[in-house]
Amino acid sequence: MTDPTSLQTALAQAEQLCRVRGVRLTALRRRVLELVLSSDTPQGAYAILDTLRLQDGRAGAPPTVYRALDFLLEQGLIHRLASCNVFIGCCQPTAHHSGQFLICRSCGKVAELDSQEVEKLIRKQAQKAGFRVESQMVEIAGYCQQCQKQP
Amino acid sequence: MTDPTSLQTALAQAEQLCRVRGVRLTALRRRVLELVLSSDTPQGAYAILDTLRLQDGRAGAPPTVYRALDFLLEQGLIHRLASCNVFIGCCQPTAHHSGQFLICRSCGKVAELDSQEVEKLIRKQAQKAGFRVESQMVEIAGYCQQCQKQP
DNA sequence: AGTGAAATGTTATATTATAACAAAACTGTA
DNA sequence: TACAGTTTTGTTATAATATAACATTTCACT
Repeated sequence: MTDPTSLQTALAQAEQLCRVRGVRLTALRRRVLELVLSSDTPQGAYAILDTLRLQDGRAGAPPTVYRALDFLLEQGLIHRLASCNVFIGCCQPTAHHSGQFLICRSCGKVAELDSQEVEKLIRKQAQKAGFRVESQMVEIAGYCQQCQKQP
Repeated sequence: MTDPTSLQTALAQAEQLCRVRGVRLTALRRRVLELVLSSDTPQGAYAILDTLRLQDGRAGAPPTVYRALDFLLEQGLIHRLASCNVFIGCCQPTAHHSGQFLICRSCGKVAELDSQEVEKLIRKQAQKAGFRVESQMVEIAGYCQQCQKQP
């Protein structure tokens, strides 16, 4: 999400969501969300921390950013990619959904797949094995359309 | 994999596989594989390291175990669960396959799902989005059959 | 036995994440 | 407004996971 308009829209939507839920999107949390959303590629916690220190001049330590990230994860405003320890904005924050990610090995950009079909099939197959699914994590590595065209 | 017979079978199969491939399943690598396979629940690298030191009296440092784990991963003899930073033996080491795991939040045991259907559907949906899939990671958290019965 | 390559040992350090407690800011109420 | 309780943030320290770099040993092959 690079363009300023959709960034502002997403932030406004997040504020609305938090208001409705009765939770507080504080300045810090809002700023961390903004940093995650505005980056072209997913960011690690320490990269976010560095930005907070450099761009905002805020004296911060790891808990500062991890706590904000935890809040945003709980509210479904961001996702965490376990395979690379990075955080990415959620494309559909209103509907808590299971994460399905397409991670490009060349440019590092990540897209959400968000296929109901995949989610349902996984649930079905897991149930066949007697397993009760609570959460799904699908991380797909490969090459995005752009990068396939280039050498 | 708790029973000794299938452990021995799996180790023999691993040796056979490495022989065929012209790679060396050294004593250390074999021992690390044995530790991963014989555990009821997946093990972290440092837990494996501790066992090597305590049970084998081997003076080891992190690289000792990480290098062995890297080798075993490359050969498809074990998997890594990114969501919990642990390693687990592979149930089908002959066929390099994408990992699909059912992780029980109660007992910590992990089963492989290994559904071709799921893999194909993911591939299909990703292709629809113009994405070329190189590897898939599916980690499903929930409750296994045993733990659903108990309070 | 000798040589080059692969594996392991060893020390140090990078990266990611959390514990614990103090200080500040916010919320609701008298 | 002032107070009390709660939530959030600041701060220090440390835990947990992973790798870099180079020395030493072991192995495979001649």
